[in-house]
Amino acid sequence: MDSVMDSVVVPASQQALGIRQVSEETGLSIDTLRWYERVGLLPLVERASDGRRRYPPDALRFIRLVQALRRTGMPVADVRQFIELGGGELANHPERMALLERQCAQIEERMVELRDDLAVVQAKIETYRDLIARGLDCEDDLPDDMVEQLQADELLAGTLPAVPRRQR
Amino acid sequence: MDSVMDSVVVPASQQALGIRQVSEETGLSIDTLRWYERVGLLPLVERASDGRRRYPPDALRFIRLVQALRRTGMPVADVRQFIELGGGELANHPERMALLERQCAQIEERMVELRDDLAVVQAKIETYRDLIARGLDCEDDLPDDMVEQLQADELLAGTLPAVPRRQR
DNA sequence: GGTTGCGCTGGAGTGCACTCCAGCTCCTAG
DNA sequence: CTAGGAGCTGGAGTGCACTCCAGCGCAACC
Repeated sequence: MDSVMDSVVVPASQQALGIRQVSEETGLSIDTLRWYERVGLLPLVERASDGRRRYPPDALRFIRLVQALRRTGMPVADVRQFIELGGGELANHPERMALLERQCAQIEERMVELRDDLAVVQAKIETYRDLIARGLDCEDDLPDDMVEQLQADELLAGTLPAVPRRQR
Repeated sequence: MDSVMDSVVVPASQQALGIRQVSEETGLSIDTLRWYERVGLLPLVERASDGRRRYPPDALRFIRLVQALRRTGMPVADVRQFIELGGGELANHPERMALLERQCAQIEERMVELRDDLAVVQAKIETYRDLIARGLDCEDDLPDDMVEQLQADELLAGTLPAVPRRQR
């Protein structure tokens, strides 16, 4: 009985979703979902009899791929191109694959860049840690030339305040 | 003699750079460098007597920090805020450090996201590899239901072409 | 001494990716 | 039967981060 209910009447959670659910599920705004569809990023959205969007579960998986491409820096226009390759059936698979492989390469570059940039920021944090340690230790008895030294440090660390220096 | 020339007359490569050199060095366009300065991202640019920009080597290091922040997703407005904290001297160091630490956390999140998205794209590539292997193997003797099977695969893999299916 | 090249300025323009809106339809609850 | 809520459409608007441009100044070279 249960099984009849579950599998025949309502195939449960596998049913098409409304736009609101998809929005919550994916983190894309409702407006963005509609816009993606308009510009051709989401070809497989169906409609209920009253005109409302129904997203089959497949669409959800598809959206996640689109999100992955977008988040990793592929412009909307390129994503659309990738999707348009769907019309030509089998023949286009190698082309689509090549496109994805190019994207993978870019993601990897991006990761390297990100690692480097992280290192830069962390290095900068270290210099602050130093400056604070040395600066706050003796906060009240800094001789003038120590202050100058700190400024020089900061300068060397690449963070000059917009203050004239070297004069006076 | 050589050493006198090098160290006294021209401290060599350590001298201030023109905007063109900085542009080439950093990859930022000349326009962008000027614009960054206008909006307050580059406080330490000096001018030659004829009004042209001279970038001390410190500026170069500073620009690299700015680039790291920008590339890792910090909005220009936030970078400016960070820089404006420079005016207040020592007292602001903890705040600046905190700002950078927040940014670090975000970078790490971004890296995780990137890794996940890469996995999604790679998974998709795998499905294409499969489809191609199976599809191209028997390109000419595909029975109709095999074609259907491939389309279903593609659907499952999340890449439905904008073609009516299931009907007929 | 003209002209060529590089740089300067303030302001306008561009491209991208959404985001918002007015006015409509449909459905449901009271 | 009406009021409210969710969704729909086409089109306009927004925010960000540059990018381009006209008109000018200076310096060097021919």
